[in-house]
Amino acid sequence: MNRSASIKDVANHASVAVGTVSNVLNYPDRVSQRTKERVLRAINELGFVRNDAARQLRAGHSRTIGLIVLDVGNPFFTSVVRAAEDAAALQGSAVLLGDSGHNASRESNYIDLFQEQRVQGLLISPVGDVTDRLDQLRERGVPTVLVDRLADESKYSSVSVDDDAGGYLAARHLLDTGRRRLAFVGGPASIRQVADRLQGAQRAVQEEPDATLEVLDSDGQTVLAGRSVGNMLVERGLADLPDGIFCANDLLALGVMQSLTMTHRLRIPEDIALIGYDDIDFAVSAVVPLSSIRQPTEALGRTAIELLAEELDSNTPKHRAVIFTPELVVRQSTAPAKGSFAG
Amino acid sequence: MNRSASIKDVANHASVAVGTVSNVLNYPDRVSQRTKERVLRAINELGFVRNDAARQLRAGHSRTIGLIVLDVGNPFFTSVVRAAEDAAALQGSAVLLGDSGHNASRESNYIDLFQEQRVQGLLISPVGDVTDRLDQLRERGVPTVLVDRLADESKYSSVSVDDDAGGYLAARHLLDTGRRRLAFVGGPASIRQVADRLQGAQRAVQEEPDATLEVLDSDGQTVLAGRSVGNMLVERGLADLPDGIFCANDLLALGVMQSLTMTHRLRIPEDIALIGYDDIDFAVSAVVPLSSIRQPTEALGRTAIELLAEELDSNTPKHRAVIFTPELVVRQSTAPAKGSFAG
DNA sequence: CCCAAACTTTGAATCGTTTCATTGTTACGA
DNA sequence: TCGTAACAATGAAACGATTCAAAGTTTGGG
Repeated sequence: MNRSASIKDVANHASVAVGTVSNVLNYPDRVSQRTKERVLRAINELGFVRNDAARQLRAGHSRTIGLIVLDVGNPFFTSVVRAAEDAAALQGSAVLLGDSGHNASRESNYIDLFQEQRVQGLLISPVGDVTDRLDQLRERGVPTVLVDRLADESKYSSVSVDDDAGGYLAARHLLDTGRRRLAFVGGPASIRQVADRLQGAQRAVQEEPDATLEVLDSDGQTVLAGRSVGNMLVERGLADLPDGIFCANDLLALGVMQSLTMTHRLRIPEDIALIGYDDIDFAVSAVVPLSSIRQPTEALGRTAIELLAEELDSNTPKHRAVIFTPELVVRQSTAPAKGSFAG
Repeated sequence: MNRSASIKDVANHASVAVGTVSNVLNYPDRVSQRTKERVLRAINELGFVRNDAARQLRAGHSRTIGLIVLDVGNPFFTSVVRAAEDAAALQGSAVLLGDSGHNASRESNYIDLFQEQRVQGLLISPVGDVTDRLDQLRERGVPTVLVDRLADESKYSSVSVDDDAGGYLAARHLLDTGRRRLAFVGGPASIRQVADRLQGAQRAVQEEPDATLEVLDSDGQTVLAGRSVGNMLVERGLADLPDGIFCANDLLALGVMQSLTMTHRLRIPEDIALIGYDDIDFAVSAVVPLSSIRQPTEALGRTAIELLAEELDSNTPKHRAVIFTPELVVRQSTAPAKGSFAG
């Protein structure tokens, strides 16, 4: 329960001034070898650890960056977080992580907390309408970078992924491997991501005169929802089946796969090709390894930190919106139908 | 880029003393209604936000708790973290989260960081041998609670889950539903959790004179590892199959399920019953919904915070080791074999 | 109208670090 | 030996909040 040693204790113990101890810690070159050794010995003997609160107070700001995500349990964000932490560590900052859980009031609490902590900047995947709060922060010199959301470049920097391009990639791949009767399976079209992926897919299909794209609405984005879409498809009649299915996420795709292969004895990829989105861990270990679209989550996290650093360095209020293109991951579930390879 | 308002600015703006502003914030009852209103108006007009570094410096400690986990991507820890955050919020503390990623040096960095932040206490799932560091922290009045690891009660409090009991539960359930030729599938026996779960299973099997338990080593704890164990089993001969399989985690179980049902056309639960461990999200949406053992992660997180609070309140160095018992979750994969229900 | 008790308000001191103008020391060429 | 440039060390001031003894004000009984 002893109060821990302060820089003053170290100074006394080493018979030097406090300023010298501070110099040993921050500008070792300004201090003579002899003195440095004496001070370091004292630090060790007393087990001195810097008090960050005092540093911060003096500096006027912390060396932390706030990061608020929608759901830490979601592998997409987990990966973004990890990349952001690593990138921040490289430039000597730590990341304070907040999980809003899609809840506007939790989000608001975290903004309050981070503001009290005087974070250098904020990365956020917003839930509610926080533009007022963010504007206010910006006025006080706390820049914000939006994550996984495209922002008005005149106001914020942002990093996001081009879902339209992802949708195009997926559909184009089905077409390239010889499929022509495509289906898109996606949750409520009101979700921007879903709508964009569909739009990209439509763009690809329009490039092939003989190709069609049917849209199947799913009830959510879960394995179970995918399974019921699969069942519905088969019950409708085998003659009427698509030969390539693109699901708006991997969980849906896994559900469709379960339904088609287990319950209905269809073969993937021979009878129907299947591709998902997100490339979750389970995609590779599905019964038939699932092709998917991988989002560059590491690049998102890293770039978000870099954009923030740019804003901190320059004093001109210049923002950038960086948009990443996702990547096609080919696995067995979309292997070419024999003899009809169009590549 | 304006320096943000300080309590002194607020005091000037409201024409009161700084102490009064502080009282408005911390002891509103001590201040008259009129003054309070004036101060609150000033706070609003200036957009004043408390500087936490200054509070902390004065208080001598922060209102944060450090939490270091082995892997935030692991749903087990994600859930523990969330529960800990909620419990901490209730008592007015925030949680600083660190992900060691099973890496001793990252772990050590986080301990350093948290020490500089003067966290009130530390919750940790240790990777390396950190007992020296933790002892040192304790001497300085920073208590530690070990998470998911049983600790010497004379030194630390801890929260953990009884894996032996979990293994017993799983095996007992297979026996109760009429199975007698059991198999245990588990990664390297050097992992404590695996060894304990096996031991519990053996205990259950010994209660039934006519039951046997065979141990199958798996190469890791993944879906793929499970699949190859499944293949191996079948190739060995159908006559020689177990009628109940207990896997040391759900991923293994899902792999075994894939192998048995897809590749070898065996029926679960009719031909073989299957139970996993951890109750991950995927267990419920497997082709055959998977029975499993659920660990009380919320209770772990909440209790860890409570134990820490106990240590902070009392000044006597009294520790407690709380051990939770996991819970059986019955799904279709272990439905009773017809006519042989032993219940 | 006075006095004491209860209630408000004040502002200097404090927490631990960094900064920086000042002072002290050393080395070396003239 | 002196002067000065380069290098080292010093310690008071500042950061912003909280605390608390002291001073100021109000209230109500006598």
